[in-house]
Amino acid sequence: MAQEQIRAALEAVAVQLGATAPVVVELETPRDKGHGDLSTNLAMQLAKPLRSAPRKIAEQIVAALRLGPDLVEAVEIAGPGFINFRLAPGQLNETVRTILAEGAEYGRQRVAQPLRVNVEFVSANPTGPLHVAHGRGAALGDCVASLLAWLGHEVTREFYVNDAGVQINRLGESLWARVQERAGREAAIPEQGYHGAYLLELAERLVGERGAGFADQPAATGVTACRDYAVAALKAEQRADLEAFRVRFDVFFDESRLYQTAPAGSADARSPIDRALAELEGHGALFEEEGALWLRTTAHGDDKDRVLRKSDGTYTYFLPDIAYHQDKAARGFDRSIDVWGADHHGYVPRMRAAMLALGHGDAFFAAIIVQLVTVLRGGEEVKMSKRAGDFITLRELVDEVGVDAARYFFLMRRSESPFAFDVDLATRQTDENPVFYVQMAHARMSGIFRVGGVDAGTVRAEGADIAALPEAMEADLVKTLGRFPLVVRRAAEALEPHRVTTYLEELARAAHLWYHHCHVLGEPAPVERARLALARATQIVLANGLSLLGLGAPERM
RNA sequence: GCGCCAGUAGCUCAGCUGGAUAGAGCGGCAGCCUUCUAAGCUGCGGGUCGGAGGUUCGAGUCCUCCCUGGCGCGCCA
Repeated sequence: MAQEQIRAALEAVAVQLGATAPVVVELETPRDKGHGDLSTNLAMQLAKPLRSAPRKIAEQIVAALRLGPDLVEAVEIAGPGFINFRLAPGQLNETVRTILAEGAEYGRQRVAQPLRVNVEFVSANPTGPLHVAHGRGAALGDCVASLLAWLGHEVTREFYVNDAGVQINRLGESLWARVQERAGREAAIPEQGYHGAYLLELAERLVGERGAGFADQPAATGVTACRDYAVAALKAEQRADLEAFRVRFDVFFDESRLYQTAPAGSADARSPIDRALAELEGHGALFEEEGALWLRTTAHGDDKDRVLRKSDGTYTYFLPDIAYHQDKAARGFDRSIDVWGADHHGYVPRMRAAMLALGHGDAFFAAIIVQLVTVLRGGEEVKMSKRAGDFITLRELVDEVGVDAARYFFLMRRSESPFAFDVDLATRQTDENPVFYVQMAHARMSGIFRVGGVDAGTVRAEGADIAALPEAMEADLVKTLGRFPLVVRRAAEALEPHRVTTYLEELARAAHLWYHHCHVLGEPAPVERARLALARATQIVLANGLSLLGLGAPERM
């Protein structure tokens, strides 16, 4: 790629001028087309270390640069010391040739050091159906995982199941209460229990399967049976909903595993919890006070130290969480990226502190915080209350707007921004709806091949002179296409899928513009040939971008 | 009271990890269909980047303080 060649040349010249060896050359595409195709602020960066004026350094750099005329057409110094490069027209052909040659692989790359990355997301308690906020986390986690995979990292999608603890018992008690109600007895849903209508349905099913006598057993065994039944049923339902949302997990990790010891004869029979405690002890991170066992998280930036084992001898939820992350490290992951809801953001500092206390590097743990989702229908916010079991489920949303629109909408905003999901907009089949706008651009490219009777897969760049095409917007389109790999890389590094949707909308705009002004079929042979190649390249990049987001690329709409 | 996130055009939001004259969509106004999808395209208006200081060649972006909104601050999960 032209960019890498220029970067390498600049690095060499910088060292030659006396810059200390590892020079990081920033090369960006300027906003203003008048500033060329690529631009670097290198001279300004070197002004201080070299104790010289930026423009003077820029002149020295330009004088020493040796770039072939087939690569760069012009080099200019501008403003306070920018060096602007205008690429040779032949580079347009090079870009299209690369896209057509790589096809569905275009945009995928191979980082120098691939890592094993665990992306943990959704991780909803099996105490109810998934709701819209889970959908946002699901789309986001899935796409972050895809982005990292596109860079060449080895990615595992993981769902942590809180199948132990107080909430699960309350679920069992809640279902048992519904079963009792059904049998005509007085029964109350426990304090902080689950009131949703879905437990009524579960009670119906449970009694149907086990017989009317089920309600007559002692409460102790009844609650246990209800608990196991509800957890199994809700887990299955959640997985089915995710599957319908095109999210597939590699691993469902049960919290209960953390309490289990290894089979006799294992090298280390301790449970993950006990092992984590021992490791924290080994790092000198624990202390006892007032009968409780504490982790000194303040040593790593937390506000206050945190209790791991209460004075009554039971563990806080924090310890299994630490053990879980330690288990990820033990399974060989270099990074753990956790997608959490906004209501958990307060736990980020303590988890980071725990990981640092265990000797992990700063890069091991990262949390992506997903802000709240509200739903707009008819311009009005739909009221939701999780406590009352009154909320819009992911399933309902997907049924209403479709998988493509739901995924796209969840991905198109930065995760830290609160998001109002406008279901009317998502179902609208007009240009106001960005997902239709982008998919339509792909359908239009496909339409050219369909109408022309051309098999898109057979289009080749060889002999197609894109650089000779008459309209300026054609070169702009190619340059936009050429930015795709960089967009993927930046989005992956920042863990921000919305950069891809923003880019796709920009690309779609360029594609619609071009489609409208530049006719393909029936043009003079050289023009038709070049434009078929350009349409094919555009179709490929749109399809790759949509596929990265987990969306379909329709041939017609 | 403390912490985290947000505050950019009438509305919804981008802004490439500090770059050049802050962008897009929608809405508003004015245009464009014998041509591969008008589900589209073109043009015009529209801004004290919440406020005040600071850092430097250069700040929407980094630091400090303040204002507004959301979320969170337990030996609960």
